[in-house]
Amino acid sequence: MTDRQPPRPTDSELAILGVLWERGPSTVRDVHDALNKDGSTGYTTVLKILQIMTEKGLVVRDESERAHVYESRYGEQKTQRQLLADLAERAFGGSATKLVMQALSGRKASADELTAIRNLLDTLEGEKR
Amino acid sequence: MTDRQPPRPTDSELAILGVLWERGPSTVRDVHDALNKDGSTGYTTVLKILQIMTEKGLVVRDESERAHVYESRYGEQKTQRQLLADLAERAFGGSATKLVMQALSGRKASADELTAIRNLLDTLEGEKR
DNA sequence: TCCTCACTACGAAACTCTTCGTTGACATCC
DNA sequence: GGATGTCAACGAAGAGTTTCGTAGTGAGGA
Repeated sequence: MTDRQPPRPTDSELAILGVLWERGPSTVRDVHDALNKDGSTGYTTVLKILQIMTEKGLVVRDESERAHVYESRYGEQKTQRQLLADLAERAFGGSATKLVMQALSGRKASADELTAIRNLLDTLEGEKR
Repeated sequence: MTDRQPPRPTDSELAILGVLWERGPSTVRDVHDALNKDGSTGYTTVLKILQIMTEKGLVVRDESERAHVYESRYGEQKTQRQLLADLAERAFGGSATKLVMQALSGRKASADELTAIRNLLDTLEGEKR
């Protein structure tokens, strides 16, 4: 085994990953400040979660400076696909297509959005043939 | 407040819900037998989780018989949409469209599946105009 | 009647997640 | 040099999840 599957991030971890994806490599203070615009989380809470995420391998830490710099180890899209595959497995009997169709019908998308999805479909079909 | 939002089911709970959706109202033994085809979970474990789910309101219990009969309180599709909306909120910045597009591009769908999705898109656009 | 079996209920143990108070290290400023 | 402020690390508390052993209860058979 060379590289294990990354663990599924928890809610708090996902919130932090969102900040890291948006800002790029950040210190604990950066993340904390970004999160506190919305909710309220203590500084040490953010620090603790980042430490746990480091142990889990969800983020990598640069300790060369006094204020450690954290960076997401996996890209946003890769993580999102992982979460989708996971949800498809757990709640849709493993069928990603069912997931897509449910997501589509459960939501009122604007015409623009539908067009964007249709274009993506065209691209996918083009590749296939 | 008339009816609160149902809580997000955990992994074990989702596995049990899957059985209930497939079989319809079932006893603990039914669920346990169905689950033990794959993994291995103790009978009392399934019972306990069903009790917790009853407290949470995820399932309803018919106690008129000695072997209580459990039934999912929310339909499969409703639960799936809830989970999708939740994931969109937590990991896709609230954009269900982004979720759909990521799910589509992250997966090799068959031509049939793509066609089905395209038909669904047609239906949705038809409704809109 | 008594025994046995199936079933529910109770509660404990192990684990994870989330939160935060406290501590100690280090740098900067007066 | 000492006070102040920032930072990572540690540990603990509380909630939720998952698991299962044990106890109690009722039904049906010997």
